[in-house]
Amino acid sequence: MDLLTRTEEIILLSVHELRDSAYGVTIRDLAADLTGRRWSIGAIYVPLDRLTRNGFLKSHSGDPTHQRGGRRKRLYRLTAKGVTALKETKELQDKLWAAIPGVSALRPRPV
Amino acid sequence: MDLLTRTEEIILLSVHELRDSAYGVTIRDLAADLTGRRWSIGAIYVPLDRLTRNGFLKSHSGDPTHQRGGRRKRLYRLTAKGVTALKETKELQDKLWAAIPGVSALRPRPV
DNA sequence: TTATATTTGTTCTATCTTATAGAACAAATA
DNA sequence: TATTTGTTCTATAAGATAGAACAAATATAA
Repeated sequence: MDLLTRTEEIILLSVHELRDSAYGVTIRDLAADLTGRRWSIGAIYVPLDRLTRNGFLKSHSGDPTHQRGGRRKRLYRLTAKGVTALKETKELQDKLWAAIPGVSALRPRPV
Repeated sequence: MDLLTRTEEIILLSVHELRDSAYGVTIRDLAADLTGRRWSIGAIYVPLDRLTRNGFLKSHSGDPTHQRGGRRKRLYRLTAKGVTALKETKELQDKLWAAIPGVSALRPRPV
């Protein structure tokens, strides 16, 4: 079982969600949108690299777009291993929280 | 918003679940049970320390137990801040996964 | 009744892995 | 050659992991 970090989970989910337009910039924007935080360039590309090296993602170079300027994109896609890791992560989370009462009922117990 | 790491989430949930018997050893055992992995001593106490320093947990020394041997326990409890962080973490996760079809439907899309 | 053994639990520290930030660089079209 | 879009690279901070060392409790032996 490969347990993902939270960053890795967010990035893999973003890649999944973005389908054929998953590359550095769009992944960064979606992650920012989902989490309500700013993500630096490095906070996206470093994990993307590692996830690719470790077989959770694969990447290929996109075609030129005939838009004004701009370097070619590196597009990402989940591998079967990436999908499995996401599933297992979700299952663990569900298990973790299954025993806990509704989130809204969570309160610190007085000493 | 304080976004917890996965380790922190698991530890805080374990502390919550264990109520008045949350200390290093029981937390370690519950984390192992929940995740199906072995947790080293340091993998528990180092985050416990940090979570306490950062105000997510508070701790106090337990009474001697009149069982055979054994050092006094350091018991942990969630603070209001810890509860809030757990709630926000859960909400983020729910949001992250809300857009995704059932986990079982997740498959890598062919290239 | 004092010393030593045994048990349970925590503290400490070293090292490895991840996260984070942004400068530098590259490649595309205007 | 300038401008735009995007990626690579690198340095540093933060978190994860492992387990040796240490501490404090009761049991047992002399």
